[in-house]
Amino acid sequence: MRFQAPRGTQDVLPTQSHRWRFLEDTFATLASRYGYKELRTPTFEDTDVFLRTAGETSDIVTKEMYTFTDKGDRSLTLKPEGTAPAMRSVLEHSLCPQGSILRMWYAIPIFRYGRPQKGRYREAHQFGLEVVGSGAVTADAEVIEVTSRFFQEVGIDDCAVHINSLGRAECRSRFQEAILNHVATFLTDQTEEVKAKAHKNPLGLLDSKDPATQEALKGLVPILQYLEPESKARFEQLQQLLTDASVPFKVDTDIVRGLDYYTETVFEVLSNKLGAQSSVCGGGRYDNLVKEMGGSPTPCVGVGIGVERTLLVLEAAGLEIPEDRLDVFVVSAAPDAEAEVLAIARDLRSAGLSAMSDLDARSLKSQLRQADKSGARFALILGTDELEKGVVQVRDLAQGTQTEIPRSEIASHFKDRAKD
RNA sequence: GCGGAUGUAGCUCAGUGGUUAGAACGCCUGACUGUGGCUCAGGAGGUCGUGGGUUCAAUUCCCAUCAUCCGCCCCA
Repeated sequence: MRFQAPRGTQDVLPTQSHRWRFLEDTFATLASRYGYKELRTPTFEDTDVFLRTAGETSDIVTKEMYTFTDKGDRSLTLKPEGTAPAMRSVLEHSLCPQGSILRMWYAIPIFRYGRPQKGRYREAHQFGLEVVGSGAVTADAEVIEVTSRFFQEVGIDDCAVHINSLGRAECRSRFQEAILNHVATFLTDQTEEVKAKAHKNPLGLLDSKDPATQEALKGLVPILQYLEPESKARFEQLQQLLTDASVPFKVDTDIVRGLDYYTETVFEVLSNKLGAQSSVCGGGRYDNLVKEMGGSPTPCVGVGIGVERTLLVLEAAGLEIPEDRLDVFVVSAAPDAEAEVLAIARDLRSAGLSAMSDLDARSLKSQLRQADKSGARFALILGTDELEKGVVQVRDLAQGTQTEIPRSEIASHFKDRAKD
């Protein structure tokens, strides 16, 4: 019986982990340049945290949660998304007193039980941003700007943010009614399941991939026409702000988002490189969530960025993420040089360089092969002659050139070389 | 959760109802008695996803199961 990673999960192998680090570092640095601080929350939460917030209609609550009962008979759930736990923490610790504004970022695993395929996993990872306490459009614009810059910095520069507005509750319910009226005749010949779903979440019809559904929706007046004057003004302002910030965007009235808590601004970044999964990130404004969780009404905006999906897009674009190279591989050319080799490697590390040496007392040739494969810039060779003379051979592995330097000058020699 | 495809060495893939299952790449060793990358030679590595069944005989046929991929659904 051979073990394998559970279905829908994956190992990040040593050859791949630098790609993850690159994304994590880029995101963390960027977020902190905008003044966001990191929030770390537990991997699991009381199940109620999600039942109350994601909306009873959403599939993630009804059938995709990893829920279990612990030995104390508590119902717990591996978090399927990051916003609700973040808000739970904000409320629990009063992180955002009335009138203040809180900016946070996080990098978390999320868990959803669904059938895995490319870009969809049972354990996935998400970078998130949340701005708590501001109802200003500038907050919406800021979150979108950071998101867009993240993709740019990571090397994906051809992505436009698709934005839409869902308005406030009143206009949304009028729009939902309009959708149902529009597709009423179409729905009559549909299965009970389709009908039920349509009534439960009419907005969901908009991003349906079913051609017949899309056909039935033809001629529907887009939601933007239903917006109240303030919502409309806000959406226009948002576009102006994004334009001012040189953030490429596209108004896309099919963006509806899957979670129930969104209001006003919603957005996604889409990619055609992900097969059936088109969205790399999704976010928007959720002004009612905190109140629904029992806090005082607090306007918020946030975004979740799919790490695996971002990686897939990078890969599809053929973007290579450079890996840290080893500086020096220290080679022993004589059995009695081994202790010295270890000492030299240690000195190099103390001087801030990366250094490795052979572990198995293999041949000189083998050690140089290892040096070559390690990607090291230099091999440092120490044999009988060198021991006697108190020197080492410094071999530039890319150029094949070799020079001799005194032992005492090793650290300073490489300090200078390492700079270029 | 539904439909379809796939599963043979570390990787990418050939192949066959029947004595020891192959290739390229990768890996190790050597040619090169103190020197990597190229070349050449040799070597290691596979219970042919797992479990059943059919058969004198199965990696090959059948069933189940697990996993991956594609579409639906859902979304990151």
